[in-house]
Amino acid sequence: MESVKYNIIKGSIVDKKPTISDVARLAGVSKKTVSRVINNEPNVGAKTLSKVKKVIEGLNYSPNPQARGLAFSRSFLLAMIYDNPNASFIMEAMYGALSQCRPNGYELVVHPCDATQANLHDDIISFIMRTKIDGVILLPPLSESNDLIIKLKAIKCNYVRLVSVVSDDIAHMVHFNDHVAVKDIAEHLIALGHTEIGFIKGPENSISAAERHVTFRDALEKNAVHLGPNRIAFGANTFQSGVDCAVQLLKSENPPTAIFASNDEMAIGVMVTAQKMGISIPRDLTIVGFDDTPQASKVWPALTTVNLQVKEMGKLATQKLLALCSNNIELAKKINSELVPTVVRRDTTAPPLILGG
Amino acid sequence: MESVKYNIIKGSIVDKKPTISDVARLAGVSKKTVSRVINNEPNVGAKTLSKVKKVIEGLNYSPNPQARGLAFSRSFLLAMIYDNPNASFIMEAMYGALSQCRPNGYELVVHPCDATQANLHDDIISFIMRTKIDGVILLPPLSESNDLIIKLKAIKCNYVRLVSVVSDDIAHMVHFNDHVAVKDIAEHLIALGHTEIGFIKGPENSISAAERHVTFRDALEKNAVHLGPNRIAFGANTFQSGVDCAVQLLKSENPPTAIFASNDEMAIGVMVTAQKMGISIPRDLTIVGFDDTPQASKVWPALTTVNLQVKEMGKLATQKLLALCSNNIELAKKINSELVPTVVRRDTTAPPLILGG
DNA sequence: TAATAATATGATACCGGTGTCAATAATTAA
DNA sequence: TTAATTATTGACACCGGTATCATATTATTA
Repeated sequence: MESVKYNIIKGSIVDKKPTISDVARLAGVSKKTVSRVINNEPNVGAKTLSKVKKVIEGLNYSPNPQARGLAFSRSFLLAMIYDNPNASFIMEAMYGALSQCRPNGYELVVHPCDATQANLHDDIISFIMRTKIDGVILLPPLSESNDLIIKLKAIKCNYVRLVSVVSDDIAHMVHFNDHVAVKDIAEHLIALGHTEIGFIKGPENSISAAERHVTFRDALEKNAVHLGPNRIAFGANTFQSGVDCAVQLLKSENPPTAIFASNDEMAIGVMVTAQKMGISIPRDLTIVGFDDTPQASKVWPALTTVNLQVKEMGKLATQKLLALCSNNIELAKKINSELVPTVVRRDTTAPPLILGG
Repeated sequence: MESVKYNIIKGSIVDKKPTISDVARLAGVSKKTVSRVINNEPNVGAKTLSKVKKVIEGLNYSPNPQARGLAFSRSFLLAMIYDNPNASFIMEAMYGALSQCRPNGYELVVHPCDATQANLHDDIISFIMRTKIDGVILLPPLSESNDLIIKLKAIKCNYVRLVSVVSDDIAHMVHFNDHVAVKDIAEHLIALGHTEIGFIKGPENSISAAERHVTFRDALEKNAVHLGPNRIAFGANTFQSGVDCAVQLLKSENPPTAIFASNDEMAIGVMVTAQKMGISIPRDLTIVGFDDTPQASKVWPALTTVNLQVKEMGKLATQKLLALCSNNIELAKKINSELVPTVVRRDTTAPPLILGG
């Protein structure tokens, strides 16, 4: 009948990918029994099991994902959906996610989208329905939208969000507790002796930006340092907005001796601006970022910042998502959903030049 | 019979995704006729066509990709395969690729891999066979491996490579002509008056690194500037290797007044090192990078570098790949396969301090 | 107008898996 | 030892599309 030389790995000619029928025939069993073996179903005799496994091995057989998907009404595809412009954050999350996808027979589809687009959420929903994606991982800031979550629930789509604020059932969420990190930063700055401290807030519509602001303000307040309105600049998480905010803060009447920017991009914008103005870092100005992007260690001086463990988050989120895809909600709940970011002290923090007064 | 309230977009209840049979029944035609409409096949009556289209529209129907894939023996999936650590390069290429995938009903799967892994190529092949990916886009440096290409051809997998050296049929390749760019840089440095020029080469096993080296050397030679062995450092495209190479070049007996690094990461490593050593940029040292990563404009001073138009490359590669997937090799050949990178002059280049002597 | 060709449509098998349920084999209980 | 269970296995329909080929319709030609 048909040739059986399928195995390319071992160097022979490629003929055609073997099907379940080929395996069944060669093992002398029915397709269904092979299917049982593939899916680790119970009630397969020991002899049959080993025989089928041997044939699968010999043929280098792997089931056709389209056929399997059709029968199971699944796609074995997960999607990573994001509107975050920060390449390294996304790549890290992807690596973490892929580490879990591969061993479980899932593939990862990328779906960047434009946050400014009008019917963004409906487009995402239609993407999921069209492709029959089994589950999605939502990256911030998109993950903060409850409107989108409602729509995902309406179509019964499995999802896990990466967020900085507890905002959902723990089965559907991995969050980085930036309260702790932001408090650490505040205390670090105060320990160094800073009292004139500036803050660059993230985008207006971001929940986490607001959270960071409140946490930072309160932590300073607890140490009798006041974060006045002239010490707060409003950024957009971009390099350019960091530049603009730096100009605003540093050219003010009473410039701060330390600035905490809500992300690294803006912090680097501050650094560049300060250096252009002849301000030496960290001698004249202490700067702290947030995210620990690769650039943070590749600027001079190296930026003190906060590491979010994004890769680990991607990994945990995917573990949860795969559990949800198997309807194992209990397992999804059991998987750790809180990561504590850590302050990475590098070379942009130092005591203020003039202590006391 | 079944309910017909499928349309979630318009706000109604989700019941179940409509199938081709639903459309057929409601339009009063056979499944096959609906299939004809979906696939833009000829020989469908005008009346039938509009009727079917209307039902599809009304039901918000989209075909099940798994079923379609099974019947067509396709997956409607493309993969982007890379072992490049540079996040922004990959993301740019992805954006370009996605701009073509979406309108054509394809999705993009990410497949990073570890270049140091022993059976890397076989793993890639097995990944493609397992998932039935329709075609792959190969990013450098992986794209330079002819061994992998041979294996891809053996399994008849469609592919397009992003490369810096013409190395394949133009149907399978988009290349950035860095000869021109490297020559431009050489001439730019010479025009500024530099004669003591250093070069940081890319990884040893990289074909494009070797090409850049030769092109740069020859371009200098043509202007009577010699690139001596003590002016060449061997990097690995990483920040740290840039640091190491900078130390080597700048602490040598007769340090160069200008350094051309084969990529931005290394160039930034040079910048940081120089600044640490108290060398002012560009007054004391001119630096040029290659790639125009986002960081290049976010360091101080902003880095002069070469923009590769990666997004456009991703786009063209995907157009070619989709053409190949439709067996339209002629079309794949017609699509532009050469991009000329451009030098982006920023603030790290200036004439050498002491002219003449 | 009849014969012929071209266009339009549907019936049925098939893509490669899985679910259901009945049939058979192996165990256990009586 | 036989009946009652339980474990193993396969036949067949089905998932939602597409290909093939026969049939029905319409247009063209003689």
